[in-house]
Amino acid sequence: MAINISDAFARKLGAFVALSATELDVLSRLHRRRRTFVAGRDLVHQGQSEQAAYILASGWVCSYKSQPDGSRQIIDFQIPGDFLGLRSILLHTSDHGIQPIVEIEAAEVRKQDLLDAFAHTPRLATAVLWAASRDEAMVVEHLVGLGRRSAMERMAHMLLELGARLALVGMGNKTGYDCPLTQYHLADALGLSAVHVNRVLRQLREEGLVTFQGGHVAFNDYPGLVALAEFDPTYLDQVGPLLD
Amino acid sequence: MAINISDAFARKLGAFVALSATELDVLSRLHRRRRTFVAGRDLVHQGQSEQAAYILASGWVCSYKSQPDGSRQIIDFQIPGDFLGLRSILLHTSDHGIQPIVEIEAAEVRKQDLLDAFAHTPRLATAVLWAASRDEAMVVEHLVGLGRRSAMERMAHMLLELGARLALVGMGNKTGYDCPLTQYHLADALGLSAVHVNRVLRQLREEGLVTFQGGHVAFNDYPGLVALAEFDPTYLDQVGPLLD
DNA sequence: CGACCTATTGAGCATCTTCAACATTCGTGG
DNA sequence: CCACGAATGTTGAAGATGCTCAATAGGTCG
Repeated sequence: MAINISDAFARKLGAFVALSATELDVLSRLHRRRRTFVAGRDLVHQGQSEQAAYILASGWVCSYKSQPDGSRQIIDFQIPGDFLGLRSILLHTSDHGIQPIVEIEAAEVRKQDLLDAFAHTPRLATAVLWAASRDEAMVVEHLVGLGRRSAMERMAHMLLELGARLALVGMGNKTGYDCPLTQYHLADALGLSAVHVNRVLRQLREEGLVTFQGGHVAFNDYPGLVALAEFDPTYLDQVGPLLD
Repeated sequence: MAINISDAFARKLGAFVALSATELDVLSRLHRRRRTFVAGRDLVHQGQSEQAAYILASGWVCSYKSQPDGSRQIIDFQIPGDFLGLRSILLHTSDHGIQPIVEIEAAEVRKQDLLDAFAHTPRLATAVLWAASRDEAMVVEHLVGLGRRSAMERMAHMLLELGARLALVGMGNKTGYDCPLTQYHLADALGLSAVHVNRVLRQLREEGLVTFQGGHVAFNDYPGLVALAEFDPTYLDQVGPLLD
């Protein structure tokens, strides 16, 4: 049961850092305070003071920042195994909102429990900080995409990155994955209009590269897509932290 | 002398966290390994393994990521008092390059020295981590700009943000600041062509908002510029970490 | 059924890019 | 001290990319 929930997180960390039985145990104990959240209602509100962080067990979530003019920019999507709100546990306010895209299950992690876990199993602390740095690298890569890639390239890159991340937790492979995002989500993430997202998706489909339909992404020509996006997964694959 | 070098860094941290004499002393000791770097030659290379980090004492620096097609995207600019390469000290590779824009002075910080300083003065560790989180918040804000703001708004926002950051270390105020950036730097940071940067700057000048000329930024209508950019410096001004 | 959310497509338009030419500044060597 | 070249800044014109507005269709859920 607990094993089931902690699966994705442990699997992700374990892909880069060998975790001992003790560490896995501490990890699973962090998952006890399990909760369910409905789609659309924010977990963390922009500007709010927040003590708790979460480990996402199932479902998808997005972090976003709302603009005064009403538009919003999605910073990143989070998938099972991802840590939510780590920064707002270290600091004490959140500069962005966190919203479930579908109904999700997440384990609430109290600030004190996390700090205790870190104190007792330093390797775990290093692993989590490594994961946080990887998240930051993804944000940077996203920024590069918005600044220097065309709409087609951005879309291809995003679909590939999500695929690579999902593959790490056993929820996808090079043929495709299930994806609950709407075209509006993609638009808000990629800095495009929803209309243009639709056209881009059509073109990618007509060129036989990817199909995004009915909640499923199907890679029809994986190498072709990688070439179009100039997708270099180095920033995801980085070796784990030095664990002397 | 050491006081002089550590000035900007201590001043920045001190603006948010009250530092004791002991902490200031530890801080100044971190600045001993002072070095000079010429403009244009990278301090840290993209993809390189790097042990050392730096505290920038004078001059400007940019972090950037090069694309396979030759274009580059500047992630952020660093100014005196900023920490360089903190992530590459925690992990062990850098996913981006760091390049001096002018000749700079920086204090090299060895991994071990930093960890020692953190161990002896935890408040200092918290303060530095707070600074790192603030940097991340700036990257996020930059991402939002690229995704959801027009060229004019982006430019206005960037010039205002730099002004606010410089003011924190006593190098600028609401009337303006000295700025060594070329229009190419701005283009690479804002995701625009250099040509368009030139037009945008002209328009901002003609509308009496800012003047960017001869290495100097002059705010001609600060409130007007803030309104245009919808500049909300909350993400820079955040209160310091909880230092219980 | 009706309301609402999501997806789709067309037409016209704004923003920003590219290409090209030219001006200006600045450092360097003659 | 001047001449030259390189880097930076400036401007015009043409074109591409992506946006807005608008209309329509399918799907889901109460």
